[in-house]
Amino acid sequence: MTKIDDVARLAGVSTATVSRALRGLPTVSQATRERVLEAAAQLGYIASPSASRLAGGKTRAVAVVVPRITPWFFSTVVEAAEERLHQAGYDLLLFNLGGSEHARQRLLYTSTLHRRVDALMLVATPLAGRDFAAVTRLGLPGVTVSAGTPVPGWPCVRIDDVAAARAATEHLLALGHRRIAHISGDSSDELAISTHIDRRRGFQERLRAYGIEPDPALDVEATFTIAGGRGATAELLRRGEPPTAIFAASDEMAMGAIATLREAGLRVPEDVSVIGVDDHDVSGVVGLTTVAQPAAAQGRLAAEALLGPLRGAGDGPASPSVVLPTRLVVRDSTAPPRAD
Amino acid sequence: MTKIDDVARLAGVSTATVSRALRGLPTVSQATRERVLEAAAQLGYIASPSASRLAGGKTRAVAVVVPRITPWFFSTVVEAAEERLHQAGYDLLLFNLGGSEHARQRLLYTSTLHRRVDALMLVATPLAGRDFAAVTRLGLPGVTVSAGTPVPGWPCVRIDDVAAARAATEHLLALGHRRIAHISGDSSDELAISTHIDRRRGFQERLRAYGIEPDPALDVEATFTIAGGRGATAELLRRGEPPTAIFAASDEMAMGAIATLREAGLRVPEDVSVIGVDDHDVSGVVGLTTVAQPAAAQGRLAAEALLGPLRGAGDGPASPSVVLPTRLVVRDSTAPPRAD
DNA sequence: CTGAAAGCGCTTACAG
DNA sequence: CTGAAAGCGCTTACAG
Repeated sequence: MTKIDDVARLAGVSTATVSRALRGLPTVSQATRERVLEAAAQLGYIASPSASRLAGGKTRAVAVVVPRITPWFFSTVVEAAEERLHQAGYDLLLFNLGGSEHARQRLLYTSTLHRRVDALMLVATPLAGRDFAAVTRLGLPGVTVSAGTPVPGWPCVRIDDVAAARAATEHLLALGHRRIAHISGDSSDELAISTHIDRRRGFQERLRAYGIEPDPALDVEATFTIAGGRGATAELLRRGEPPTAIFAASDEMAMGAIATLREAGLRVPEDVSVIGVDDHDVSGVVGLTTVAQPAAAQGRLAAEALLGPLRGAGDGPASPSVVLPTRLVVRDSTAPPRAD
Repeated sequence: MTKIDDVARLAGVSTATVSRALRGLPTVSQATRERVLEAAAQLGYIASPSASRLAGGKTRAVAVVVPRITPWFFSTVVEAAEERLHQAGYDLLLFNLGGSEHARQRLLYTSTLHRRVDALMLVATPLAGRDFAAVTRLGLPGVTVSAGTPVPGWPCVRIDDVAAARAATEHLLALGHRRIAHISGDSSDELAISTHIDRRRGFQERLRAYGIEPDPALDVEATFTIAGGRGATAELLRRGEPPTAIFAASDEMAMGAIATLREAGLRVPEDVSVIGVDDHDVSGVVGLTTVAQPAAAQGRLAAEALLGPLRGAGDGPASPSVVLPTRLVVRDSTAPPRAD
C-alpha cells in the first residue's frame, strides 16, 4: 500500500504538504498542489481513514439509529439521509433497535457509539430519563427525527402529529362517524415516543370537540406494522360491537386492520372506514385514505441539520427544528357510516 | 478522555497488558486481568476505535451495498444482516446505489471503501467487466446476495430465480392462461443482474414447454418498484390487446400492475391475473398470489458467510454459496382466464 | 505471563 | 507557502 511518504518523496515535498494539498487546504501554492495531485494519482494513493481519524480527531461518519428498518417511514428516512450524507462525504453507520431493550441498552451504555462517529441521528428513538445523560456524554451534535424523545439542544425534524391526528379524525367525524376506534403505538410507559402520545391526543381532542368521550374499549396499542394492525383489529373485534371507523396511527397498521376486517367478513369502507397516516407507497394501490407525511424530506433535512454543526467543527449553533406539513389524501377506504 | 495509559497506571501494569486483558487475549493471568478490568471500569475507559484500527489493521466494520433501501427485499435483507453483524461486534456501513451510475462509480472507483471495512456485502449489485478488478483490488472477503453479478471466489446467497419464475409461470399456465406478459428488470446491457435474466429465462422456458413462443410485445422492463410496475403495465395496455395474465418479477411491480389495471377498468383476477415474486408484507393484504422467497434468511446467512473469513483473519476458505427454497403462495389475484 | 519500544499512517501546531 | 517534529492512542513482535 502506498502511503503519504511515498507521495511526498515522488512530489518532492513534505508529508505535511501532501496532506494539505490533498485535502484542499488553501495554504498550498497552485504549482505544488498540482505536483502533489499528480504524484498521488500516479501512485494511486488514498489516505488511510484510520490514520486520518486518529491524527485529525474526526471520523467523518454519522450514526443513524432507527427502531426498525423495513417499515416504510424508516426505510424512506434512511434512504434520503444516506444520499445527503454520502454526498457530503460522510459514512453512515446504521443501527437498528428492533424493539429490543437490549439493543437500546447496548447502543447507549456500551462502546458502540464511542468515538465512532461525529454526529447522531435518532429516528423515533425512545429515551428514558437517565438515557439523556448517556447521549449527552457522547458530546456529539445530533438531530432527532419524528420525535422519539426530544433531546435538549438538538434540533428535531418532524410533522405536527397532533394536527395530523386531528385531520384524520376530523375526516371521519365529518363523514358522520361517531363510534371511532384508534390503533396506536404504546404510549403508556416511560419509553413512549411523542409520536404515539401526540397522535392519540389529536384523536381524542377532535372527539371531544364533537362531544364524544373517548372510549378505552376503542383504543388499542400495537407495533407500527401490518402485523400490529392485524392484532389490534382482532382485539377490537373481540371486545364487542365493531366501530364504524378506525383511525390507525400508520398506514401499515391501517392495512393490517383492513386485512383483518375483511377476513372477519366486514367490508371496507361499507361496514368500517379505515384511515392511516403516512401515504405509504402501496396505499395508493390499496386505496387507503391517509394523512400523508413527507418521509424523504425529513431524512434529507435531518442530514442537512447535522451537516451545519459538522462543518462548523462541532461548535456552531444547532440547526433550527423544522415541522413539515401533512396533507389529507382521500381514497376508497373511508365513507359515511351505514344508515342502519 | 481517559486513555490506555491511565488504565495502565491505575492497574500498575503496562499498556500492552491492558490492551491484552481488555481484548480477552489468553496470555494474561487471571489476577492481572481482574485488576485491569476493574481499573478500566473505574475510569470508564473505552479504547479509541481509530487508534485500534490503525495499530491493529482491522476496522471491525462491514460495508453493505444495496441498489435501493426502501423496497421490501432490500430493507429486509439489511435488517437481518444488521442484527447478525452488530451481534458479532461489527459496524455496518450502508451504501445505496439508488440506480445511479454515478453512485456506483463513486463506490468502486474512489476512496469510498478503501480501508474502511474488513468485508463487503453486495446485494443485487451489478458489476461490469472492469468492475471486478476494482472489487478484487480491495482485497476483502465478500458475499453477494441475490446475485447481482457473481464475484469469483465469493459465496453467493440467493434463491433459484429460474425455478421461481418457472413456478410462477407454471401456475398461470396450469390455470389455462396462454397470453401471459412479463414485467421484469432490465436485462439488456452489461450491467444487467442475473436475477432479471434468470427470471425471464424461467418464464420463457415454461412458455416454450407449453409450445408458446415468447412475444416481445408482452415483455416489458421496469424498475423493481410499484411505480415501475405501474409504468410497465400502462405500456403493456398501450401496446394493444391486454394479456390475460401478468408475471411480475417482484411483488411491488405486481402491485403497481394491479393498480394500473384497475384504473384502466380491468378487474383482477377476473380480466387479468397477476402473480409476483417475494411475498412482501402487504401481499397478504392485497391478496396477491406470489412466489415467496426468504429475504431475512438471505440477509442473515450472508452476514454469517462473512463472519467466517472475518474471524479467520481473512485467510480462511470462503464460505459455501447457498440457494434458498421458494414457495408458491396462491391468493386472490390469479384465476382461470375468462371463457370468452 | 509481562514490559519496553517500535510502529500503524496520518495531521497539526510551530517556526520560518 | 512549506517543513521538521511531535503527537494522535492504540497493538504487536521481541525479549525475558
